[in-house]
Amino acid sequence: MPKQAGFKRKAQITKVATNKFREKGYRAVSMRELAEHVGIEAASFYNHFDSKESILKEICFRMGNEFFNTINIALAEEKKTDKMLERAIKSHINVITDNMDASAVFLHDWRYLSEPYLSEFKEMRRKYEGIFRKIIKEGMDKGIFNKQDETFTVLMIFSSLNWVYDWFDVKGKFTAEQIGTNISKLILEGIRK
Amino acid sequence: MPKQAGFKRKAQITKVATNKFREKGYRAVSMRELAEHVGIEAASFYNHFDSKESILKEICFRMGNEFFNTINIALAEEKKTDKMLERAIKSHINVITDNMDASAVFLHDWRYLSEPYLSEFKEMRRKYEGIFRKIIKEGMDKGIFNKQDETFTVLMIFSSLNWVYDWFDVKGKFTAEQIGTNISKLILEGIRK
DNA sequence: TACTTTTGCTAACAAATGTTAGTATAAAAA
DNA sequence: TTTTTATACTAACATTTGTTAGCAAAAGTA
Repeated sequence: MPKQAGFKRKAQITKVATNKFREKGYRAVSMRELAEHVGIEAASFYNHFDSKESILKEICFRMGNEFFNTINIALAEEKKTDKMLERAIKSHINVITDNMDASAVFLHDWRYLSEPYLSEFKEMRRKYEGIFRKIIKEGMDKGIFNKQDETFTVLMIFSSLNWVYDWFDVKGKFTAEQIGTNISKLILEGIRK
Repeated sequence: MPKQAGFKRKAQITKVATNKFREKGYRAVSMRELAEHVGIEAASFYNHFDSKESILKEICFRMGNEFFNTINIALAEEKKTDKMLERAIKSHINVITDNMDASAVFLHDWRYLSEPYLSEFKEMRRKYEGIFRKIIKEGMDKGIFNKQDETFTVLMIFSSLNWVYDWFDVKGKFTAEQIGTNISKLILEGIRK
């Protein structure tokens, strides 16, 4: 079958791959399995992507950009430190809940990238974490957050955010907005009354 | 080479496998690669294990038991709800920091178990989470914890605990004990002053 | 000592892997 | 219309995969 007008094979491949990678893990998904779900032969992928890894690459870096873009918008024009943290947290959670499959791939399968993309990816992530670190540090310096090792606090925050993809249920009782609000509150106030 | 007295091949295999699985992920580690690190041929594994999966099985279920045993000891004779939560958290973190590689495998690679072990594993994990859920619920009922969906709170707590293996550095500036204390405090009190 | 068990080896297997070569045809551009 | 480009196909490739068969020798047991 030849080109079909009005539908983008490449986007479809990325979507299917994202879904399958999330479901089984990058290494456990074969090109032939992917092909079957897309509705083409495995060899036909190579008209759209250089390699299996380049599909992964696209998913990981697209998500990276998504996290950056969203948080930049969220933080613009907000000056109060605690509000900034809240916005950053909500932004992060929104990106995850809006891209559940891709988030899982982003968080798990990046390690199968080869150099130099692996280093590039890590650097990107480091920068993103830096946004949070800066807010936390500012809050501690101003005395509105408890003084603690800031790296520790940032890691702890990411830890609690980065499993959202694992248990957030789109049809469940919470909206992404509520999840964001609740997690922000838990992080800021703790669970003790 | 024949049997060598005084050293346990099976234990060595488990150890090497745990380390490699953690490093690269279960699916990305081949029997031949494992063999090279153990110092035997790939075929020789089958004198000690039925299959590659049975190595994974052993790691996952041994860790499961470890979590249960440790938390049971930690909770014995403690009656105050908030102290119980603190102890549960510290217990969980101690198991992770004492078994960094195995924890990563336990948390990531369990999904490559096949039935019926997959279901058995999930059930085990569900029971373990139930211990935390019960404490949280008790605390909410007594009014010492903020009222919230308890499943949500439990997931959030696990989320922040289960990434410890990813960033805890044995030689770093914090001991496992300090990590436990800090995380407990963050969960209970939040970061805001 | 003689016998059994354990643990290792080499060789090979069938299946699955990512990928390339060569070709055909529909869509797009000229 | 003719030409070019994009996208699909079939067939095959070289590796790598987990695993088995058959055999040898050390360790354990009698």
